[in-house]
Amino acid sequence: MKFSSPFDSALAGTARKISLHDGEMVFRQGDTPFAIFGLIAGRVELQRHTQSGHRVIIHNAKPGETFAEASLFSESYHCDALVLESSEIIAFDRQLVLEIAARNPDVALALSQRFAAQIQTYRRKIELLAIDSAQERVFAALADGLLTADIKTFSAEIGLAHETVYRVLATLVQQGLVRKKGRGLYAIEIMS
Amino acid sequence: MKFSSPFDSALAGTARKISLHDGEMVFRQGDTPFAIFGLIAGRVELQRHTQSGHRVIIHNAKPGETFAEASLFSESYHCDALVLESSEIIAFDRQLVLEIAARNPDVALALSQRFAAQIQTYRRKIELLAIDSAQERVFAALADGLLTADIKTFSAEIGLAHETVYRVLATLVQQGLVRKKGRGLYAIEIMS
DNA sequence: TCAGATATATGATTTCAATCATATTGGAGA
DNA sequence: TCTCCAATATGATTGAAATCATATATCTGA
Repeated sequence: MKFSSPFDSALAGTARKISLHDGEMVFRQGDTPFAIFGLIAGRVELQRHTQSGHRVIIHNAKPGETFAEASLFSESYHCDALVLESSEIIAFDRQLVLEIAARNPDVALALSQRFAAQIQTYRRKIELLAIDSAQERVFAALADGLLTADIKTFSAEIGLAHETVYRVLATLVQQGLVRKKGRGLYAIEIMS
Repeated sequence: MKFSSPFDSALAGTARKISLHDGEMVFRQGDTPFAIFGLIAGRVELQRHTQSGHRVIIHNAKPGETFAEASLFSESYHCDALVLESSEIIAFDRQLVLEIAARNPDVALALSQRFAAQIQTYRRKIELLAIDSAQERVFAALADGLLTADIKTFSAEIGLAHETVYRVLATLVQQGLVRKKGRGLYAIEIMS
């Protein structure tokens, strides 16, 4: 598994490989940041807990992605990182990354670029969550490729009850807007 | 009005001042990015339009803030920037900023830091939008200091109908959780 | 192969926010 | 000062998603 620049080149020396199993935490909300991460294999869910105990999925990291980069500049991790499938993870030492970035503008700019990309992703997600109609929201989320794990995860990620999502998916299939490719597998029907 | 580093020092040479009136656009979704911006005075709303025509407020820029930094690395602006009160805006030339950042790691890192801060803000917003109960959502949004303009803007920003927000605010006041400080002015009642 | 657990799926009911309607207030401008 | 307009505010109704319930399918591990 390769990560895009600068994670494969300039930061290679800061990397340490860790393996974690289903249910383990890479870090917890509130922990002091010690590293930023790249996921080689498995699945890691980034989640926050509201005061009322409600769980919110911030992001669902898939192989090839990096996560928690923003903690480079913060005093604590702002979410939990929960391993959902046994995962291979690369940890890039926070302090070393900062030092390298401070000496190397290319690295710093590359980091900026990653941040910028993440910002666009979050904006898109905010836009998604603002869609009132469950029907439209599910369809838009499908189009955005957010259904990568199971339906319940998908539901939590887009802020709908899973029963609602099952129902909406059935309706969308019936309307011919979505094709059911198997148990829990749905794909947008290409418009012609 | 000062912006934090690096906007007051290293990037000063890239700046150009523009004045826009209520209703004018700084840029539109889809435009090719030519600058990133700092708001000196006034108010600028960053909004996106969904395919179904629904308007989503991504952010509400207030004096002292910068906006559209993420467009440094993108091919187009991803939202509209609508001026809501006659505003004084500094435009930092995109190409010049990129060139300076490429030579100066401090500038690049400072940009990263801004991005990281924005990411935290968006995460918090996603968490906010995931709160189902209008009551809790309004309260959390108040606590986050999102009620800076009028109630209708506030309502749109947190994804609720303004009637709902007026009602919830009245209830919160009645419950003693929120104090009404005037027409359209509410403050969290400090817990003792 | 079987048992238990969990995801998928759908039915029935409830709840609560959106919507539609209608005042009322306050501010901007003539 | 008066008029107009938009923000604020609240009432009535509707509608859609959440919730609760239950059943089935699939996977895991014993």
